[in-house]
Amino acid sequence: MPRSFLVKKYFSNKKPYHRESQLESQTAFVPESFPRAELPTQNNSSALTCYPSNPFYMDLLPAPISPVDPVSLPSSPLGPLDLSSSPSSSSGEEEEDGGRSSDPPSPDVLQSVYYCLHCSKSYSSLSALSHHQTSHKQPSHCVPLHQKPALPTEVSTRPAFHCKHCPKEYNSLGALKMHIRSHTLPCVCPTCGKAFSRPWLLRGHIRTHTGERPFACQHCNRAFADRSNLRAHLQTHSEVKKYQCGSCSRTFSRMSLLHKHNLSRCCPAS
DNA sequence: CTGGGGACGGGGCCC
DNA sequence: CGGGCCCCGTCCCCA
Repeated sequence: MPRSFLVKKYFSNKKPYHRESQLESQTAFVPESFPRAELPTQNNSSALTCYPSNPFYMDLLPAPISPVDPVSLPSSPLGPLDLSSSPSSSSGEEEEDGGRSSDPPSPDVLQSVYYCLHCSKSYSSLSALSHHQTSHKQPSHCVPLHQKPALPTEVSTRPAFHCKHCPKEYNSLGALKMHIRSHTLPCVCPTCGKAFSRPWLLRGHIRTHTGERPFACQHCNRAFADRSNLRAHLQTHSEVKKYQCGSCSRTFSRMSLLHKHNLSRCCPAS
């Protein structure tokens, strides 16, 4: 049984889904060009075997950080103190760059005073500063005084890691690595040769071959191979469904149905 | 045309 | 840091 099924909140302010770019990456890398002659065969008992094509991982070097251009930064009169306005600010990831963006210390500043970019407090030791930082619940934003930026707005919010295969940018190496898997598609189905970015995607795909349906509906006899599909199915049991038309208050089990509804007769503007 | 199922992808979080 | 998992979402197809 699923452990934490449908327990989270439903909010739909996520970023729009860019299907086109996905299709682009898919068609660029997949199955048609897969060397089927070299596919693992039945004697390979592991259906989940992945075949990493690691040369792409050589591309994971972080992009060089150019000097911060304050003009390109989001204008924030409050500077780094404005924590509430941008909870997902990527400035916390700046420690990823390992100080790449820091200037060499000025020779006339020999003392090590550590400065918090959030609240401007200064500390004589890094440990004291670290302790202080816990109050901000943010990774290290604080720099020694000799690296103190001239303007508080110079906290970089730029992603530092660029994908070599597409224009996407990420502010952590892990996120970039995860993304690059969608280009390299290292997990290959031994049955049909279709390639996937992650092992659990392959696992789900393999269920389409085996017919396994581990996600059962508790309201009816249906079962599903995919948890998302069960979630959508459960909406059909609900009287008030998740997606509601703004005009006629009709509810739908799926966003796509609501879109269709909007595109048809009802409330074309909503 | 509408509702629903199937298949799949991405980001985020946790371990 | 990487793997596994979860949730959210889309597109396609069919009844």
